[in-house]
Amino acid sequence: MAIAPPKTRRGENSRAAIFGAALDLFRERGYDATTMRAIADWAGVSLGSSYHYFPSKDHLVLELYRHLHELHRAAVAPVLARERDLAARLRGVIRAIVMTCEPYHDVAGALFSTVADPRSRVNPFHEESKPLRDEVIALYAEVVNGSDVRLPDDLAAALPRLLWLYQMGILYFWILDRSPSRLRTLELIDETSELVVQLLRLANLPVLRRSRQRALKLIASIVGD
Amino acid sequence: MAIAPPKTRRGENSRAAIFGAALDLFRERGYDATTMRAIADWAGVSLGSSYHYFPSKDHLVLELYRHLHELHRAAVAPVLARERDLAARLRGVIRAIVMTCEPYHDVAGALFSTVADPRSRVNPFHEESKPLRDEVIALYAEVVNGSDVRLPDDLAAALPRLLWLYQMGILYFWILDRSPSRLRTLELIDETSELVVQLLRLANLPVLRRSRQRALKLIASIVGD
DNA sequence: GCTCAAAGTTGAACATGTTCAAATCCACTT
DNA sequence: AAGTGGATTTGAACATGTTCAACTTTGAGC
Repeated sequence: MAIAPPKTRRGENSRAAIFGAALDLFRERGYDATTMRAIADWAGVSLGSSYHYFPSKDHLVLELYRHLHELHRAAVAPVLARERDLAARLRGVIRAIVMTCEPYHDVAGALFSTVADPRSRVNPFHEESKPLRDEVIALYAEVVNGSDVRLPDDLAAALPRLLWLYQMGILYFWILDRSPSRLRTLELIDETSELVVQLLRLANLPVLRRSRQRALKLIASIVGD
Repeated sequence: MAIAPPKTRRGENSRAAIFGAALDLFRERGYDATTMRAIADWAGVSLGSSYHYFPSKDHLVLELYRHLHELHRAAVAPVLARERDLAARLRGVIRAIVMTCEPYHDVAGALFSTVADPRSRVNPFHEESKPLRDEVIALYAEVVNGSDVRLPDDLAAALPRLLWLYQMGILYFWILDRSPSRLRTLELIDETSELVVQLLRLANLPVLRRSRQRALKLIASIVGD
């Protein structure tokens, strides 16, 4: 089910037009109300052409995720360059993902259910989404590595993946958040990013070495590659 | 979108036939391969009749969810009557939910994505799904209350809901589990049910009183009623 | 037994994701 | 200029969840 990449200039244009149309319509109407026919019309191509570049509607969603990840990475660069305190880095990165996704909040519900669907090719634990998943995890590795905290090796190795899970949790809360200006989500980010760092300090205590190892082993067996 | 309950004997028969057919076909073919037309045929009614009793295919899944909860409660009664050790009670209840759902492993994917959908009335955090959710949480209250552990009041109050979340986590793992006979899930249950009880012991320590209160407050603000 | 309103039943029609074989385009070769 | 083969485009056809207006059955009240 690999997506055939365009091999000509013309093909690239078509692909870009289709994805651009999907972006516009997803943002304006939401996921369900955006039909593949509408996307094709808006892009100025035929229905069949859309399927030539995106084997399914889900694949358009996957592409949207890639797109949002690019935006996120760009938005986050200044913070990561300037800030050394882990809590601040983490807070900045999580805030940024929420703000980046904000234009798609109304859509995000539908997207999330697609993404959470174990049968979906877009499911974060699915093989096909591994490349993107690895990129996001790499971003969190950078969050940790560029900070001034020192961590035991085993914890440092597992942490990026745990932070990726943390991001998913926050995003789910954000999707459900109906508070004005999504303030509750921002508060939650403040509280939990602080909490995460405190937990790390705890896990650093030599007394808890055994417990930590056991917990990390368990986590690895759950979300390990 | 309340489901119209049957008002005659004939209606009850039809509804039961439709749900029974759905059970059979879901089990035999899985969710996607079971069409509404096939369900109607197997039940000996017309397509339109199915929609008279179940407004959507998702509602059949929701009914399955209720059905499985009944089976689960029945399966769990002996363990709860006999066993007093919390870890054992918890392990028994979680094992039971997995075993009860096993024949519908494929359908569970659909169920989960429906349930996780923030827009869905079936979403666990949605108001309309409160009755069933409360029943499940009540079951976990029984797991705790019938055990021989003593807990601080604030923790005892929050625990059933946390265990409900724990169950959801295990079920999500189980859905994704492709290991032979789903052995990995059973192992995970053994490890984590033990772990949960150890964490409780930890939370019981007077030293951690403040941290516990803060964590519980945070959790309440996230999954509170 | 007749009436009638409510309950139940039906299947055609619709919307939309997806497939596919045929048509068209185009850069390159000869 | 003609030919060629792969890339691209097309729209009709299909599968399936869902809707709906018309039809049938049922049973209570007379």
